[in-house]
Amino acid sequence: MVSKRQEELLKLIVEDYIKTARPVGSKALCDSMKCSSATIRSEMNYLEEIGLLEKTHISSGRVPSEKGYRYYVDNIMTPRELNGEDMLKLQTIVDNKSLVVNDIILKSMEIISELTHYTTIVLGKKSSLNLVQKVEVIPIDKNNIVAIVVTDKGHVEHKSIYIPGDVDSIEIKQTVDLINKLIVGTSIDSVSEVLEYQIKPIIAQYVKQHEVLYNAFYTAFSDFTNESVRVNGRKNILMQPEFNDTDKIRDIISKFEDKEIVKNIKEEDNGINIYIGSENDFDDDVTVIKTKYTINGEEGTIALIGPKRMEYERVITLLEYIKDNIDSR
Amino acid sequence: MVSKRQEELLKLIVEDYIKTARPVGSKALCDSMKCSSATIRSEMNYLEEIGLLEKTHISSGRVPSEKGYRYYVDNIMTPRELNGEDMLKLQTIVDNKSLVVNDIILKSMEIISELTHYTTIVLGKKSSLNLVQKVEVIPIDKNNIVAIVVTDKGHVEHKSIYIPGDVDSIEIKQTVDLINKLIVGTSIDSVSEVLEYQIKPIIAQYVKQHEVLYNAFYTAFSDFTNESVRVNGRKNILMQPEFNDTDKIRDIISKFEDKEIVKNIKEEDNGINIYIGSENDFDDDVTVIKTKYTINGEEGTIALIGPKRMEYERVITLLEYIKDNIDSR
DNA sequence: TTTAGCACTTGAGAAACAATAGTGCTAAAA
DNA sequence: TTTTAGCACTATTGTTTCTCAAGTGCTAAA
Repeated sequence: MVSKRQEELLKLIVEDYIKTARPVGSKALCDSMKCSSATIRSEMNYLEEIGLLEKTHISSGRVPSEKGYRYYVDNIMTPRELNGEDMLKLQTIVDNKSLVVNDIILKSMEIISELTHYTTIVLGKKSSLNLVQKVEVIPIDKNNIVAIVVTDKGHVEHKSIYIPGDVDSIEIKQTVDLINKLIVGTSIDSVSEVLEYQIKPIIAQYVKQHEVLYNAFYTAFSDFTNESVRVNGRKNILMQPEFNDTDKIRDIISKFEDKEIVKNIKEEDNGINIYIGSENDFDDDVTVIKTKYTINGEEGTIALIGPKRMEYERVITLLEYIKDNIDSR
Repeated sequence: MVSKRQEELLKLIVEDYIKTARPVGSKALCDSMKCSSATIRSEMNYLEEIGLLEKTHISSGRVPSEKGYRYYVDNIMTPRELNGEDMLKLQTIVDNKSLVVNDIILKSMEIISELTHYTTIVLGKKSSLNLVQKVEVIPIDKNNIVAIVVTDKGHVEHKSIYIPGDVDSIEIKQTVDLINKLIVGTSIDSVSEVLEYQIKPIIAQYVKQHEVLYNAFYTAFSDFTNESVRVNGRKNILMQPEFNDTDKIRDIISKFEDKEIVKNIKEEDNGINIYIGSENDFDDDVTVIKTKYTINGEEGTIALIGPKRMEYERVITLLEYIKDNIDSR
């Protein structure tokens, strides 16, 4: 069991460590705890025994353990009001009615990265909820056309397609008409199947250059389902004292490049979730906070990556503010 | 004046240093130079006097100076044939006829970054050569429309536009018709002027919510002229031994984030240009190699950033290969 | 239960030292 | 005149040793 006083002590240690990044000694807390350093030491000892605190070496001050942060996040911290300055900066984005939600998310996370000095990620994915509403083809010149696909949710994707010189423009028109007839209303996830099993056999019969045309459209559509990744403020996390080591920095920058890893941060749960240290797949020295959003049939994840020694209360408040705003649109 | 033998010596030193990243001593070159270390030392001395070599400290081996690299690049190195493996990897991209040039550039530079372990940048800019060919509006629901703009060169830009609830859909239609009538054929750079000075006054007369509509379209079109930046392999440059220092790493990663700096690498000259150390605005410890491309009215810059100690011959050959391919399209 | 006092531990930084890799110079050899 | 061998000299790098400061754990008294 953890007493009230021990909780208070843990709170002070976590918050001091968040500020200073230095192990916290018993003397420094005498004032706040209104008791002697010896008393604090014995309480610290207990908190260490039950795994909430750690020492960096035998005679160092204490540092919160992963479990300690977890306890702090789950039981001690209380999300506050949005602080005035943070509020101000975000409001101008969030309240800008002429911005599309998608841009609001991108911009907001950019701002949050600046405000907090942590790294933020926006991971967007065109969801299968989107149904193809219209395919349009605009000829550019003899060998190039632009194909535009619009979904019922307002997503647009376009793709320039190179058509070798010996394809008849009438055949292109025919193919597009066919695509439009068969593909409208299909979920974007199944477009490639429809293309392969319904459209390919038909054009194979009456279009001479069917191979070429099929390939061109196939690559165009497969691009459509691509995920988008945006990382803001890579440098911020490097500035943290825990990354005062070239190898660690190299490691984390590599992780940001590795598309797989970044995509792995996709959140499935709907709340704001906190993954401390080994709880995330990213790096044992960081905390990742993520939440999922769904808007206009596009679903995605916004995430914030900072040191475990993170300003949890502030960050949570910021993310909640954004999330509420997105959801209420 | 630099004698034949001194040039040979400089070549050996540069190439050895490129490989090993360690100052080159006189003994190590006896074999290749077929003379004693003392002779080499006196030649090194001369090369140092005229500023082509440097010492890191009084009793260290020699390192090429900035001027030394410049001399090497201008007078000594000879671009080679593309090496087999490099060739193979690039060809599959470059020869893929169904890829658009733009994607070929992006992909190629990604590959080059992997092959060389340097960082590459692709900077694209929609050029004023593009004329608006068609504006299309697709209604999504009561409050959202998607506007699509296609240029004669095949560029497509789309933008979701939020329309407040109290705007009449007929008024939207009227506005779009007007835009289409007045804006087609305009260069994309002047679209915003046409919008402001020709279209705004007209809709102000007969469209009730003209302010709202105007603003929506204005922001949509202004996005159209945005530049795009793509950076590949940030981590690569960090792995170089010259970046064995946290502050240096932090500095260069910050530079990659700073949009201004990255945009500053835009190249105006048409050739393949080499900026060694202080010759570039990026960082004194790196060399930036850039070249401009223009394709379908879009102009841009491809750049490669590596240590000054760079495999110049190989890199130049690679970039020339890409450039030739783009230009001959 | 709390506190004062003290012995003890560790990391970080400074100083001292040796080993190494290289130079510059001089005088002899080619 | 050019090249080379030999030698004294000098930073750098890594290692060891030492001291200092910060903080702990334990014990005995309040």
